[in-house]
Amino acid sequence: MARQAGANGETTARAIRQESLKLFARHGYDAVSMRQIASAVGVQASALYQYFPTKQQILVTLMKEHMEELLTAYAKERQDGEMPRAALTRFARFHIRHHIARADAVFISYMELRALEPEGFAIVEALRKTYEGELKSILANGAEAGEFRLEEPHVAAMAILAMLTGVNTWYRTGGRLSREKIEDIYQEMVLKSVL
Amino acid sequence: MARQAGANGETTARAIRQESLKLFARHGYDAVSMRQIASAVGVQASALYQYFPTKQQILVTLMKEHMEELLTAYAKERQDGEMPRAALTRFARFHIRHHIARADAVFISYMELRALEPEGFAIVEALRKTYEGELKSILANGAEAGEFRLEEPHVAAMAILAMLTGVNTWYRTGGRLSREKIEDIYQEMVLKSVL
DNA sequence: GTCTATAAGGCGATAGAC
DNA sequence: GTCTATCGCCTTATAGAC
Repeated sequence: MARQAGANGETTARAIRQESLKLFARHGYDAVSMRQIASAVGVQASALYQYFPTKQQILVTLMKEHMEELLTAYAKERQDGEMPRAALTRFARFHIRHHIARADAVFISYMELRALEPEGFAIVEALRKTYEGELKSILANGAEAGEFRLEEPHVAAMAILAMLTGVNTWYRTGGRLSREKIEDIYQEMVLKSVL
Repeated sequence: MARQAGANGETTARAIRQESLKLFARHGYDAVSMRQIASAVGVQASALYQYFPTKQQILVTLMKEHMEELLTAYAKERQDGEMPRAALTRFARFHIRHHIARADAVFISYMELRALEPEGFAIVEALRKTYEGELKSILANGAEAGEFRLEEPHVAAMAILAMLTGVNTWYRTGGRLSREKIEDIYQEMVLKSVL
């Protein structure tokens, strides 16, 4: 997939993001070399350094943008003032829908946390905690209102997030079950688990 | 941690397993070199090849032994003829208890599947499917007996396993909640999710 | 914006001494 | 059972030409 003669920087920059995402997801950050990324993009390895100062910075950028997109998308989805059950149902369906559409980015964001150097880790971790906080506040509100039966909102939130995100370990596009059916099943299990 | 003068092969073999487990869990298989493992054990890199023919074989051995230990432990735990709710409760408590006591091995077994070459992958995958099958059959029996309300035993099994295994992402020994309390919370959420 | 060439060093694995 | 020394290759990153 060699670059076109008239290729410009913007095209190359986007290609680097795209191919790195695919390669990191498939082989892992440490197993992928700058030469492999360059080859997938269609340039020499040295050309990558026009766009990212280090390999680490490619990873940080991918993870940071993934988390920011998640937070932006949920901010649009959320309906303030909704009752706890409706809010939890909406969260579960949103999480499944958003995550199965971004399998590579989700995979990287969970698996490559340990490959982040301290600076990048702090940034990504803060964004992740913000998202977890959205679910925790739904659960705490529901418990306080007597709608949910749970003693530990933090544990319940971690359990629910793990259950929902786990869909990506087995879901494949074009499988037997539709995306909506899968949302139905998970949303129902999540809601029942806290009633 | 240099080897003692009187060290024998058995001691070294065990040390290689132990130190590889810690290093792979902390940094990832690809990020760890044979020299690092050797240094942690207290020998030169070339000495490792007396015990494992390749770095890949160290990984395969660790993952295979982890899965076999899991299946053996569950076979001892299981009570044949138990009612579905009791069996599911027992499974959930067992899974939590077994997994939080083996954080490094569990982490490696989920994160480094992609680092396995086809031969090792097939072995480990078969063991993993056997364990998944134990939970699936509890759920299918419960659904058939009218004790559980679920349409898709496979999806429910994957959702429950993801929820339970997720405990390892936040649990730390000596935290605020006891292991028993955590088992209580997860067991209850799991059971409610399929009622 | 991309190339070729290269620096400086780490990698897995092996040979042969003790 | 472990060592030193080494092979051949790959790595991230940079210098300088076009």
